[in-house]
Amino acid sequence: MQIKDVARKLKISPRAIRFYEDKGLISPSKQETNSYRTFTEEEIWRLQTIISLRESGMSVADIQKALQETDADNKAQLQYYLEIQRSVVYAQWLEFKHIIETTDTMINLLKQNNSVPIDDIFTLAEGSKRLREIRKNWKDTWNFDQQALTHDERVLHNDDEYKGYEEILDLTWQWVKPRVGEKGLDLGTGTGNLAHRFLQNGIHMAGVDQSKEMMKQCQSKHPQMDIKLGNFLAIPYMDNQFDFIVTSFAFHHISNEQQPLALDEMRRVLKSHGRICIADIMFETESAQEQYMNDLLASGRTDLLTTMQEKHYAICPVLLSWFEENGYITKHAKINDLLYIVYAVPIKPL
DNA sequence: TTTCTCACA
DNA sequence: TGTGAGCA
Repeated sequence: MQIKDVARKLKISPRAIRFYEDKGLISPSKQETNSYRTFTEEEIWRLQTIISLRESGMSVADIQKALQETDADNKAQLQYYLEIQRSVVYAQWLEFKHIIETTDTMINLLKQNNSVPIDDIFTLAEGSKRLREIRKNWKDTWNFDQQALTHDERVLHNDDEYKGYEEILDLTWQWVKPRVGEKGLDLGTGTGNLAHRFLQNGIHMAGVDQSKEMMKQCQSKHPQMDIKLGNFLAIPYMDNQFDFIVTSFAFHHISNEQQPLALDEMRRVLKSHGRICIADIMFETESAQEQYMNDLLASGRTDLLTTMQEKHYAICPVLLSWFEENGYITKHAKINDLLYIVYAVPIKPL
């Protein structure tokens, strides 16, 4: 296939295809006589993946790294590509859903007032801001160096950061206490240690993680689990799917401003009675967090300090008030210096 | 038609 | 991170 046909098929410019070649993402063979590029089916498939990754906000440099990784591991390649594609489509779906909702409200406002107030136009702008947030976050998500880093950290279970790890996972199980037949979701499931508590009691569990290595390990440990590649801000499931969501040591991967967006996303995939349980390191106030960091510095624990500084720990009261403002009743406990568990159940309409 | 390079945002 | 113009 020649470049123009490929470009038409993929709906991009021939110029862009040459650009990707220049950046080393593809290397189509060239005819000896005229040095025209010819593209095989495989190369078109690869290009399609590149385009999807670009749309998700991943930089060209990161795409190159990603493709190198998958090239080395051919068997998992197809599945991984498809996982990425699905994540992208889910994000786009959310995007459309949101645009439709805002348009609807604007139509209703027009019917009532015959004019659209400035405030509502502002709300629309906020909506597109949310989309940018999602994209921006995805860029971080696909940073492979960072993935490797979290991988190592999580394997070291008994570090200071993971003090009380087993205890809080058990507690999460006890608090949520699902009935047989209920469906749960573990966000940032990692190797599935939290999900395991539920699976061994016969509860159907789904999991989401942003790392394919984690997914691979988790799937081999728990073959019955439904694991998808995805992100807190674009959970790759349809609406109203789950009876409960649990998450441990993962909520801190998204920034404090994005955390309410993540909670909105959780509510979207939950059934109306769906409950949420978050186990993670948190602080009582921002100054308490600063104090803790300062103490670490003073006691020479710079290693722990640097890993903790990369995270976005929630302020527990802020989290609790979000739940209360959004119609939940909450229960929480402090396990040790750092570790909190927060459980939220929606108040049922009478 | 396609390739390549240069300039531009 | 791409896009167009002009050339061969």
